[in-house]
Amino acid sequence: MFVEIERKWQEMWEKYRIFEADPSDKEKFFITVPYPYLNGNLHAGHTRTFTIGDAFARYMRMKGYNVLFPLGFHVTGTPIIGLAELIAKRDQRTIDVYTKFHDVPIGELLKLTTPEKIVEYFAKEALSALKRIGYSIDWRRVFTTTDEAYQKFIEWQFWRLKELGLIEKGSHPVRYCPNDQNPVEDHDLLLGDEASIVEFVAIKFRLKDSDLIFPCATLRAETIFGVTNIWLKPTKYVIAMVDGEKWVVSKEAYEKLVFMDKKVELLREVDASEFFGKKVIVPIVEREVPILPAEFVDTDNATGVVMSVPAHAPYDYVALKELGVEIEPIVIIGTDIKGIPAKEIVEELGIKGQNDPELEKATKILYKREFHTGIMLENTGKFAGMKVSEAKERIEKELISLKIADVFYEFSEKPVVCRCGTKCVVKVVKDQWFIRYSNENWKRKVLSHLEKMTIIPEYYKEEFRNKIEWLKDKACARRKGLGTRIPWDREWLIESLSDSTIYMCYYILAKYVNLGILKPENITMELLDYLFLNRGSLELAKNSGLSKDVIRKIKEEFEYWYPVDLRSSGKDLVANHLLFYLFHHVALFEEKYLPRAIAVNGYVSLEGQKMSKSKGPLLTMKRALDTYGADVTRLYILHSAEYDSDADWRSKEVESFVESLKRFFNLVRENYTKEVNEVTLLDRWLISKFNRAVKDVRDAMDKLQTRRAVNVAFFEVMNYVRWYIRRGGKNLAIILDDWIKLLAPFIPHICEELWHMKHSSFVSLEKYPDFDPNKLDPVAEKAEEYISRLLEDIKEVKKFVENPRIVYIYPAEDWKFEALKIANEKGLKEALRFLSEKGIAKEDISAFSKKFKNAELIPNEREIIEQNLEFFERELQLRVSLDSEKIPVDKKRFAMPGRPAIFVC
RNA sequence: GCGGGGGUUGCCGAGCGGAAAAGGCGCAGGGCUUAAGACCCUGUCCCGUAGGGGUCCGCGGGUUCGAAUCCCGCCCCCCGCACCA
Repeated sequence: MFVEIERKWQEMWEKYRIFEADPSDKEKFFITVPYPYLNGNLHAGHTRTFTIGDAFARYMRMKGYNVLFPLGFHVTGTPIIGLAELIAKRDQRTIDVYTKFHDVPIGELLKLTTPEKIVEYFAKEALSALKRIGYSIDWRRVFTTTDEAYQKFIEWQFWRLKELGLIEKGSHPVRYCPNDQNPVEDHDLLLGDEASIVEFVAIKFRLKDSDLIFPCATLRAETIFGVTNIWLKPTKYVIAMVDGEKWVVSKEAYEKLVFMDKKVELLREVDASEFFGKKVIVPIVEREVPILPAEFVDTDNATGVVMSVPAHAPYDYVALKELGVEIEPIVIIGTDIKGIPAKEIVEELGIKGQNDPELEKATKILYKREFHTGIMLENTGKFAGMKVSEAKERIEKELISLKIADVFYEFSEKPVVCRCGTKCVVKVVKDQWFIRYSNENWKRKVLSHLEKMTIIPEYYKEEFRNKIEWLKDKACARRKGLGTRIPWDREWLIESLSDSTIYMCYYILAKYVNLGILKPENITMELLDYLFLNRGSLELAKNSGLSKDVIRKIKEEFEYWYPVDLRSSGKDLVANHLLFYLFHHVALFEEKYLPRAIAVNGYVSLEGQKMSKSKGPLLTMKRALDTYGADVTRLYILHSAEYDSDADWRSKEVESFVESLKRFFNLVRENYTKEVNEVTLLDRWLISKFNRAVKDVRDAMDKLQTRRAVNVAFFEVMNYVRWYIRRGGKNLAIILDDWIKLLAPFIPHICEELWHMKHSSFVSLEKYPDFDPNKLDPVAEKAEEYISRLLEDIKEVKKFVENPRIVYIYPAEDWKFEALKIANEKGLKEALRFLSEKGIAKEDISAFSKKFKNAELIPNEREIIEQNLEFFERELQLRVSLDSEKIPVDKKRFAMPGRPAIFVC
């Protein structure tokens, strides 16, 4: 329906370049949304984030700001390469998803066998969709992250971070597939995508009179003081050289150790039974304890060697009891549990043996209790009196720093299996480049800047605070993928979340790059230092080969646009990109260039189902546009949900939006050019109500509440208009200029089309309607409220009369008005005195006192009714009479100001 | 487990100290129409032959003249916990 209109105005906007933004005298507003990643078509999720951004950009533009709204494309990373490989392999699943959900024709799809072709194809598709939905983007600034110029920019950024000491080498644990020889992500996994990496502490117990080490894996290092023995499963173990020590560990543990950044060498297999009864020495405590067999030991969990703390570990307690060995548990933690804690809980739960599944529960309960409320007892040396939660951390640190213990990584859940079918391991990656987000100083600066920012919705500020505190060092280099090489270590590629942190300032460069003024070779360290950091000098920047004039111009442009006033983004980016965005800005830029505001929006599901790029279902932006058109899609998605709450796309609802928009379009078209006659009370009511709506809409938009804004601007105003027409209003045109403008940020094409029926300017550049208190008309509003209330009352009464033909209306007598006034001002008592002095009958006075609280002073009631007799008769299909003679006295008595007596017969 | 958000009338979703509680969707009835659609109106917790009454906002208590809205306890749901865009 609106296809032609939409195309027409998109062409006009482009032709007149109205969204191309350059520095001017006006106040600027720089808004960005995250550039999309091009491993598929844009979908409803992008549609939501981007449409919110666009509506706001348009709103701010109409509020008089010089608005810059740019967009580029993200192609860095592995998924695009992965996709190219899958297509080249003709992977059936991929072909299905991309033909069925991404709407790529099979013929086209099969050609996309290299990353370059994929980027080219999806960039073209994205650009076309983004234009067809009518975003007010300055397209002169588009780029992709593999552009040579962009890579120069990224290299500069990394050099500067390194110079600040924020990039360093380190090692860290990852989930790893030994077969693929690659770290695995959630979507690479067949099983275990819920598993996280847990740090066990492996405490080294030396065998008495030997150099053999038994590394006992535990999550409760503080219980070392209560160790009475250690456990081995009665099965085969191995002896291995680990960093120069002879360790006895399970076979599985040995395989894992190989990946853990240790020098590991297998010496020989050994049977656990060889050790049973022998003694090991508990470190720190220096106590000799025996090695005993236990079936509950899981050789596939950590080292497969376990220390036994029967007083605090239900498993140990039960196993010892079953074994029948005379060992006294050593209580080392005090809580409100009396006696031996493990014993108490085992008995309480009625646990039968070491294979009882309830043991797991018992362990958890006890752990929680002791961790949160426990105090270390006097038999724990210097830790005595300390809270368990604190002691645990201190002991772990101490043991590790004294080399009495090592960290042993293990999955929290098992098994973890790669898509290729191989069991995954925890691998410690060495010599990896890290961004040191854990740097306290850095964090403090980010936190302090956060306090000055606007975060929408505001409770996300707390979320950001927590995430900033929690953020750890991040590996920023990869072996595989598209992207920029680390300039000082070219074997590594900069990871994709790390290269998209401060690119908003690249939009300023991109314009000059696209104009051919700025070439990759011009983008030197000195130039960028000068442009973005106010470092060096114009002279040094000139070494880039650019003229002073050009450099000055770019610099001015940066100074003008920066900082970013609003970054509007999906909530999935809070814990990563948005954090990095803040960190990197804070690290590199001066205070005045730091981000001002962040807004977060929720997801979009499809008929109640989660969307998935790689599995479906998926609604592409293009498909939405083909089916419903740009304005319908925009209006619907803006109205679908507010802030971070998730939206559900339902085609049935969207279809009804099509109808709503048609109705709006026709209504305006039929009334817009009509001449406005003399302004009536009803007209003033419309103006008044509309003015309130304007206030609401602006208020909502200022808080980025697009749902509320659309609700008021479109649906509520529509309801006023309905009532207005029903009431016989003839001058709808009096609000139409403003209504069109009010809706222009949301449905710009239709508004542009309608606007041009009367004007030759672009409504997109018009001034947004302003709230004007002088246009409020309480008298008119009261009158309309009175009419609709009266109408409802009569209808209500009418229901109870068969064959109703006539309604008599009897407005309250004058003395009631006077009495009500007195009651309102001086209280009921005064009013009643006035009435009795006036000689009003007792029954009437009593009726008044009962009813006065829901009465209201409406000016000229009788007149209002008289002037609207026709309206009432038409609506009620009754004759309306003001003849008071026909109304029974007992009904007249209850007539009150604002609520006339009515009698239907 | 930790952190953030949330449970409202058939559904989505406003409201956050005084309304059976905005708006949208759905459903039902009526009008218009040759008819379907669209459009317009009405109803959509229960009761009611006079504009009325009753019961409601996860559960249980409390504060208050008055609570969906404030306080306490409990239950349930969603999201994040990364090296992946």
